[in-house]
Amino acid sequence: MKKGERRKDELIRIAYRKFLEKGYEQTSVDEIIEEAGVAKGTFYYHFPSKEATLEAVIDMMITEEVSRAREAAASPVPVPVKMAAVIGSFRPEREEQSIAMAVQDRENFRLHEKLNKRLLAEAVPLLSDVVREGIRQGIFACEQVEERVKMMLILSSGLFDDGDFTENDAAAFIDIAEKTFGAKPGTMAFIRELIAGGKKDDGRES
Amino acid sequence: MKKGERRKDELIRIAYRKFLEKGYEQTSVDEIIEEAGVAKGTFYYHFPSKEATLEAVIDMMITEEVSRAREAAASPVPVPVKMAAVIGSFRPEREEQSIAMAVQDRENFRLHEKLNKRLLAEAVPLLSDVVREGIRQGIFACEQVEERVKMMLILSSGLFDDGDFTENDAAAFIDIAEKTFGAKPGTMAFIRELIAGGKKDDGRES
DNA sequence: ATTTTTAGACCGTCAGTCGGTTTTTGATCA
DNA sequence: TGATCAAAAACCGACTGACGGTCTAAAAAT
Repeated sequence: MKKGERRKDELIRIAYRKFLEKGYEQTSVDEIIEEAGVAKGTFYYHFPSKEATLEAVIDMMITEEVSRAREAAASPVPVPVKMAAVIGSFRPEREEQSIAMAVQDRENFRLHEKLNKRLLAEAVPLLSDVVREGIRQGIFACEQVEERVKMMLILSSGLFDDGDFTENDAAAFIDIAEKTFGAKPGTMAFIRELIAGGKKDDGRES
Repeated sequence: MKKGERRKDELIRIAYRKFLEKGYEQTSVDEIIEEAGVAKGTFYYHFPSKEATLEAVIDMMITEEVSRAREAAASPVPVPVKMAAVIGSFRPEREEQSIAMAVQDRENFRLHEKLNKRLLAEAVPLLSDVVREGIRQGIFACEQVEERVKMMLILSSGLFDDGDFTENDAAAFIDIAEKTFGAKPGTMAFIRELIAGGKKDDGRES
């Protein structure tokens, strides 16, 4: 890896952490370069704008997640398990995400929105293939597969991304997901574990 | 109405138009006060921050829509018609919305997100009552009414807000909505007209 | 020698502040 | 009733500090 690329990567990594910790708007270019021990010019040598840094950060996150998801999609396991694995791949690493991002999430419009859009674009085709596999096996039965996958992803992000949801939310969502794909009741109970995994800690004990 | 209130209202109206035309971030306080013919200090006499102006703009939009929706919810028409009317109430006026807002919508994260959140909070209880009425009449059959209403609203905004969707999207959404509320197929075909009404004009003729 | 990379002073813009001025209000008294 | 006046409300605009982004020139790498 060339020296320049290392620098750029370092800047992206620092920006990534700051954006999650304090939010995109609240992180100044000056903070990033100070932590990198680099001058303004260096930053703007590598990136045309601050916004471009956000794109690069999102690219980095997505790339990682997509490759994990692809592996999951290729593994020879039952379809519902595979769905869970693919969806589960599309989450930032735990230690960085849940603590840091959750705090500032409400104001992190840009990151959240852009990330979601990219995630959707990448995840829909992958998951659609899994659903079609399920249809061939008689587990699912529906038309408009891609559209339905997209809808369930939109729904899950809108419902669960902020980690604030009830048991009723989960129950209704699972029911809707099963009916959406024409699955038998209980087929998609695995969703409960997935969303529970991203649930926000409310700070209380036990 | 007192003098101060008139000023404040004027500022809100100007901000409203600018925010829709150019987006929240791209509208500077200086532009607003210049158009209002008012000094910086006057602006900050009425609002603690620029963000507060956005809240006020959203309040103004919401208040209007909620009162229209309440009327619709109280009218003695068949349940599906009533649902369409209530949902239809939650849309900014045509002439201002579709042309202006659509252009800059992509970058209007804040306005869009905050508006949606408020809309959701106001619309869910109203629509839930209509759905319960439908359940009593045997048109719908489901539990977790509020949760399901919330989900359908999240879904519709995620899918249709940008005015970019296909016939397949509409078909799948209608199917999902019917199954979500346990309605007979065809019951919710009225949705097609609702979303078509908000469809973005692509500029081509005929 | 030439290209790549770095430095950091500098620029325009923007949200927000501050001390002071004008206008409105409403209570008091001739 | 109408004049007076002090307090409160509304308004003004120069100023500040922070920010994203630019630029020129030097240092480092090739």
